[in-house]
Amino acid sequence: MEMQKTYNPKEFEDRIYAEWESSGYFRAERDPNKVPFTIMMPPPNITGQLHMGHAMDATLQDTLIRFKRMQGYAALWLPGCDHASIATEVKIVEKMKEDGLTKADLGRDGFLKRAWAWKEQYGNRIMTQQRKMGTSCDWSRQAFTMDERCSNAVKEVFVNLYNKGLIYQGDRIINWCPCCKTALSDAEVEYAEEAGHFWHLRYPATDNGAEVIVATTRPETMLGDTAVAVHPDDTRYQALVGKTLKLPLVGREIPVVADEYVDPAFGTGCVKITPAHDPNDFEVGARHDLPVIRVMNDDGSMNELAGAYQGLDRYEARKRIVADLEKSGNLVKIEAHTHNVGHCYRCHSTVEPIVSKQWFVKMEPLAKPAIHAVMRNKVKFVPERFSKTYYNWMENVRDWCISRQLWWGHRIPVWYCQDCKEVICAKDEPTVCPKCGSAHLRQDEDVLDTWFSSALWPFSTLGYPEETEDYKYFYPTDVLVTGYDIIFFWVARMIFSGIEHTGKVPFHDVLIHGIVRDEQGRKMSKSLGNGIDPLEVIERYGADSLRLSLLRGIAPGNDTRYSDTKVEACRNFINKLWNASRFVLMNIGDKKILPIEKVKLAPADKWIVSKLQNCIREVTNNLTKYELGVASDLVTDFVWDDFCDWYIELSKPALYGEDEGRRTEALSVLCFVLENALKLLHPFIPFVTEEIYANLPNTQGSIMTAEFPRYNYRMAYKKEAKAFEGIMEIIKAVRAMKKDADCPPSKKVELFVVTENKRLVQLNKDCIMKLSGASDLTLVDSAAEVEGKTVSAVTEIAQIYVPLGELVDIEKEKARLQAEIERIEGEIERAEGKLKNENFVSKAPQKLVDAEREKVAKYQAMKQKCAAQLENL
RNA sequence: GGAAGUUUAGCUCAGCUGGGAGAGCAUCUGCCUUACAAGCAGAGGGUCAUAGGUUCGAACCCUAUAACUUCCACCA
Repeated sequence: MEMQKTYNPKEFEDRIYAEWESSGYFRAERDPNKVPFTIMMPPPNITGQLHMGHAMDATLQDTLIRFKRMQGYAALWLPGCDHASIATEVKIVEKMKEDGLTKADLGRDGFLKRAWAWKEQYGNRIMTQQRKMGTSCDWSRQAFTMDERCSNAVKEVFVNLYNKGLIYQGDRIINWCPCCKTALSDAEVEYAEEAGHFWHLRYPATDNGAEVIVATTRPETMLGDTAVAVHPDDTRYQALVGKTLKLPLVGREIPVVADEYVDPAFGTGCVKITPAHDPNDFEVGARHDLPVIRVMNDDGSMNELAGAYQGLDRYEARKRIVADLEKSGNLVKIEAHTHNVGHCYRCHSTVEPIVSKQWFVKMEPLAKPAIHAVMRNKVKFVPERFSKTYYNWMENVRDWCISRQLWWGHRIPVWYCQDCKEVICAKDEPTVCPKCGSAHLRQDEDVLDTWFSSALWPFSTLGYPEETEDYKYFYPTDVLVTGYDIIFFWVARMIFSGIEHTGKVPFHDVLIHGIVRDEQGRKMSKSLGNGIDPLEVIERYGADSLRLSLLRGIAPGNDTRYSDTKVEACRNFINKLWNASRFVLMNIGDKKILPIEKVKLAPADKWIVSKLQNCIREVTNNLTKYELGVASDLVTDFVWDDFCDWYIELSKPALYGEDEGRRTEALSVLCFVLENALKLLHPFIPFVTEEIYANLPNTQGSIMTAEFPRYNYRMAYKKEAKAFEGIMEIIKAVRAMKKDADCPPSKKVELFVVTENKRLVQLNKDCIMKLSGASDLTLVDSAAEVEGKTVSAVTEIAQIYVPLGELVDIEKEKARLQAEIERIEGEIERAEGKLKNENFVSKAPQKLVDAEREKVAKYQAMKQKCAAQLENL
């Protein structure tokens, strides 16, 4: 097949993906002779569209899974979607609003019907988009958090936790979103600094005319005040403790209580206590047995207990209450005050702490083993520092509020007997009450927090609680790849859930990556409108370029910036690879190629083969350590610098020469190195490597199924490679000399070389001439044999003389040599300085000391030669 | 209030267990050298935030300081 002159990913990416998918290569087979390697894809929301975060996730995981698959593991990358309870419901409700419909209009069943239709419509969109990235996941195992399998696991887990007493129902302070009208977990609240006010209110005592001043940021909650608290040691208020106050506007008598919670140094030292609307007050209230008066409705309006303010929205009520307090003389002052306000992570409304009856997971017994698992390295965070983030959260975690007043999600598997009030928790819907036999049962209206099901993802997708073959073979999984932003939401919860329900950690490593920012370093966000669409980038540059740009130079856990320039640079690299391949293939034509073991290797061949071995070893090591940034840099540098810029040029004399045997050898080496380079690159840039691989002679099947290159010490050729670098030094020296003398590169020059390595130079004569632009190369014993004006250079193994006639400027030459001598003297001084340091000689490793000694000898020899040449001028 | 991260070339960032500072982009110079101008060759450019310390030796380890960023907590 003819390769185009320029790399054009559009011509093959979609075609290749389709071929892969239909070939079944993505499908993981349980093979008793193989070691499993499993990655669970963090399930994107069904409502989601592919964004740069997904692109990063996908690239990292796909690179790892392809690497492992090529290494011979039974590699499973399991994809799927999350029903995203609250996020999806919010979107559906928005959409319904456009049609003039509300949830109430449709009713629960009608709404769910709509939701499933939505899921059918959009649920696969993001999975289709994922394919554009080249993701090699096992679509045959694709899961959904609300499919039968996952739902079964959710019910199993809920019932188990309930029976163990780890799930309970209770009236507690929770975060309430008045907009979504549901409870939220602590993790689902985002705090932001806001400019607000501090209202100082006067509460008079009932009898003796005394009064206290309290301050609040939410004056409307005063309607629910049931006490004022002071610190027990606060002498100012000791006389008041036990007395009562008359709550303004309401007229209720409320006690003054003493509680350690109050900080006497803050404000007036008096705190109004509203147990129903503040978590701390709730605690104080519990300690003092205070009534809990909830004055707000679920939608954020004031309820019947708010008296005259009933029906008003919370902010309207606030205004009115402040005004009324002012009128009655109970408003002392208003201060400007910035404070942190909690917002719903989905709709960004201000959340209200409200007392409410909800379901909770008791965290302490679950957190303990989860902390130990990380401490004992059963789960390792990469980079390690994220384990601190994890500990910090796990050690202080409060009970997890898991019930949501939504319809889209896993319905809580609890039924209430309408007759005897029995609470029945069961996987399957009971027909009659086991206690009284009544058939009047009503299921709990609420659904579960969406993260409750995601927490089970690593095993629910494999069939848990059934001991399926997949579960037995692939679980626990190996590495979880995700961003640091969902460590609490998801990673931590998977760890404790895995341990609790399967007795095993759900994965061994957690690779944390940073977020992809925009060119100016800002977070990509809808509101800023600075998001970059990966699909659009793929459209312009191809998926391989995008993938590579997301990998090059990244470090685990660190953020990175997207830039077109970077993608372009990667596209250019791929174009380079493309053309290098084209060069190799054009030269091979239909000629025979020898297996590498049969090739008599020339010095340059040994050099590139040696470099390749080194590259194989380093890339493998770094991929194994999850250093994908380093690994991708190593392999691209190898291909561009070593292979393209050096070896391809070095191969040309042989390719274009008369010696047919030599030509075959060079072609064989080119082909061998290219094939290995493609395999090394395949996990990073799968499409283009597949496309080229198909054109290579002696390859069959997909590169996906090829074996990842293995380091072969027999091909290390360390000494030979080192020796060949002496030849490269000569070439570089000649190029620099010509440049210095303003000699055009195209102008061929004659070279005269003095060296003790005559054999090596002679052997590589053609290469030196070709790469340095020389017409001839003569070995001489001394400069005296060279006629005419020359420029000269000294390398470690040779002195080189180039007669350039009129182009030679004696003064410039002298200056150049003088500068070179000075540079060398500097080197000598440095090395000698080290060696003069007795501590260095005695304490540093012998190898380093010897190396310094060798340097001194080497540079002194070079200095002498330079000096001699300067003398000649 | 607590914790973490960042600070390296003009810009964006690598630099893994301490042993002579790297890449890409940008800049300068010269080249359309039969794979590639999405290219080739050559070059310039850095008291590795600051101040101490440990060490024969520090971008790297320790201690302070500064600036920026993020997460957690939430004194009403």
